[in-house]
Amino acid sequence: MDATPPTREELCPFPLRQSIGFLLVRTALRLRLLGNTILQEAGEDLTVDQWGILNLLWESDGQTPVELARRADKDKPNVTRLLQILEDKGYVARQPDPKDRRSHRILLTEAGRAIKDRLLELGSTCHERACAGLSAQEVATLKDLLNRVYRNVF
Amino acid sequence: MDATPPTREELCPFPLRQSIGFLLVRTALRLRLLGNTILQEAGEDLTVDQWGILNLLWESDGQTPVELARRADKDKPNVTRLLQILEDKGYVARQPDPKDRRSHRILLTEAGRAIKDRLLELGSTCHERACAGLSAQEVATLKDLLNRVYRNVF
DNA sequence: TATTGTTATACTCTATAACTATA
DNA sequence: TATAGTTATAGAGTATAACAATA
Repeated sequence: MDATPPTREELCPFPLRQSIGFLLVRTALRLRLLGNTILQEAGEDLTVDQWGILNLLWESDGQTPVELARRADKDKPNVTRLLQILEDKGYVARQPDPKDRRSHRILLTEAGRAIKDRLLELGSTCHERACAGLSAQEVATLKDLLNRVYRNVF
Repeated sequence: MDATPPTREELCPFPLRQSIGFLLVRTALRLRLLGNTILQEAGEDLTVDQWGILNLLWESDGQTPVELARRADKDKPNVTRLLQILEDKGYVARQPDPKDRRSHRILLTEAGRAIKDRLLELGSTCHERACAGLSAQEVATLKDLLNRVYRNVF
């Protein structure tokens, strides 16, 4: 007779806390929270998602909402909402596209350009905090694995 | 004179789409979406977060909300809400703890036990889809790196 | 017909604080 | 004083659908 009680593994052969999904989601949430906390403690009235849109514009000013949505991996309503917030805060302005009257160019204002260096610095702070103790090679490996999983689930 | 126009890297030395935060968050969101889609297409009226709570109970029935919150990495109000949903759906029941009248034990109902095998199978489906093309070693590496980043940002 | 951008709606999860009952 | 659990509130993000204007 086998009177051994079942182990946790036998009771649940797919344990939540060892699953990629759990580890991925909880880390992403904490990292987003850290980013928002860093922004808040620096006195910036911005979320990480708003920061992301500005980041794309610092790299290339004058993109359309559709381009921004594609590069930020967000849907159109989300980008519309974020741009509305950024416009209200005075960091971006909409300019009608003379060639295609459906379309708009999103342009940084002077204020939007002025905060660039400060906010990039906060981004680096967040990155260094998150990747502390990881070698450059390990960071590259993590990025590669995340990209491969992303392509699998896209 | 140097008339070379500035490169994107010079314009924005911290590009969003190469940052760990961006790659992590977008992958986590897509994976969560895939999980919810798999559950929905299988006809299960559950979200991945609700699935996660059930998973913890399949491993060890009769935990308190505080234990579940700690193991699911959620705060108390979140767990209360998820347990309310699961109770409404008939998968769990609350039992007062005779030793500590503040506390409750969360117990699986017959229905909650009955869906275990089916839902674990869906979990495996999601995992295999996400990790397709990754070796067991690579999956282990990804988990290790995620855990190290998590501890950095916790 | 397809695309751009917006609006509306509903849902999930998160964070914070405050409250009760009990220890 | 501290803990267990709940409730309330506010906020962010996502998905879907639908719409008007334009191509």
